[in-house]
Amino acid sequence: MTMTQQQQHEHADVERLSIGQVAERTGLSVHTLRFYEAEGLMVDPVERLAGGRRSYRADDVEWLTICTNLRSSGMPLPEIRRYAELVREGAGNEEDRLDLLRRHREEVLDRIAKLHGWLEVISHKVAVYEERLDHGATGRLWVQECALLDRAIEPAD
Amino acid sequence: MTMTQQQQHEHADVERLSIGQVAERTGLSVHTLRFYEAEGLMVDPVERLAGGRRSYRADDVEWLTICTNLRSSGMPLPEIRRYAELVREGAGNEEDRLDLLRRHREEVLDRIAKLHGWLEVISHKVAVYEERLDHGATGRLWVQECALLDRAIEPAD
DNA sequence: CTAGAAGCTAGAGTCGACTCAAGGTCAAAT
DNA sequence: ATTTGACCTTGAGTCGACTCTAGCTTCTAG
Repeated sequence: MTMTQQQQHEHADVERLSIGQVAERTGLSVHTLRFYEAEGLMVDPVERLAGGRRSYRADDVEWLTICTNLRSSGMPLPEIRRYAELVREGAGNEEDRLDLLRRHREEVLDRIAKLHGWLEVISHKVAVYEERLDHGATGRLWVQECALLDRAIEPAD
Repeated sequence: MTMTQQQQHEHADVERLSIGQVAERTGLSVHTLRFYEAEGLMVDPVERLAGGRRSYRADDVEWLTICTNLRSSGMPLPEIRRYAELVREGAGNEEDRLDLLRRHREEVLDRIAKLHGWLEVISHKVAVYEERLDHGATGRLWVQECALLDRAIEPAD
C-alpha cells in the first residue's frame, strides 16, 4: 500500500489542498496566494509537505475566502494583515476585530453614498444629452453641459 | 497704464487663470493639471501667455470639473481622454458621447450593487461577532465565523 | 535691480497590488 | 530513465495615476 505524499502526511486524509487546487477554489492565482502569505495575510504560515510544497487545510481556504471578501469590498492589504494578526493572537481581542469590521463597514457605506452622489451627476448629464438629442439642438452643446454639470449636486470627494 | 501680462493678452480681461489658480479652484495639483494636459485629457491644449505659461479659460476649468467628476466616479483616464476626443471633434457625435456616459453610469450602478452585496456579508459578520460577544462565547470564534461567512451571500466579483 | 514666488520641461520616483521570469526541485507516468 | 507538469524561491516588472526633482525661465514686489 503506497500512499501518495498527499495522504501519508499526518493521520490519513484530512483534506489537504495544493496551491493549485486552492487557486482554483478561491479564484486567486497561485502567485497571489504566495504573495498573500509573504505579506503576512495568513493567520498562520501555510504548512508544507516533505518536499517543501504548500499544503493548505480547509481552514486556510476559509480564511482566504474571508480575505477575498474583504479585498473585494475595498479593504487594503495592511488592514487585512492587521485582522489576521488579531485572529492569530487568539481569543481575547474580539472587540478589536469587531471594531475593525465595523469601521470597514462604515467605509463601504461611505463609498456607496459617494457613488450615489456621482451617479446623480452622471445621470443628470445623460438626461441633458438625451433631451438635447431629441430636440436636435446640438450646437455648442458641451459648453452648456458644463454649466449644467457645475450646478449639479457635487458630492464631497 | 501698464497692464499685467495676464490682462494684455487678447481683448482685456476675459478671466484668464494661471495654473495655480486653477489648482485652487479644481482641487487638482498643478502637477496633475500638467499631467492631465500631457495625457490629452483637455479638449484643446491650454493656451499660453507670451512667456510660455498656461492661461486657462473658464471653459477649461469647467471641463476640468467634468473630468474630476468622472474620475471620482471611477472612470479611468483613457476613457476620459476618449470623451475629450469626442468633444474635440465637435458636433455630430453626440450619440457616441451619450453612449459613453451611459456605459459609465451602468458601471457605477454595478459597483454600487457589488458594494451592497459585500456590505451584507460584512454586516453579517459584524452581527455574528456582536452576538457572540454578548453571549460571552468567544473561544475558537473565528473558525465558526468562517463557516458562517462562507454560507453568506457571496456577490459575484 | 534684484530676490522670491510661481511657471516651465523632461524625466524619475512612488504606491498598491499584483504578475511574471529565471532557474531549480520533486513526483507521477511513460 | 526521462519527460512532464506542478511547485519552489528570489527578484524584477507592470499598471494606473499621480507626485516629485532638477535645473531653468519669468514675472512681480520692494
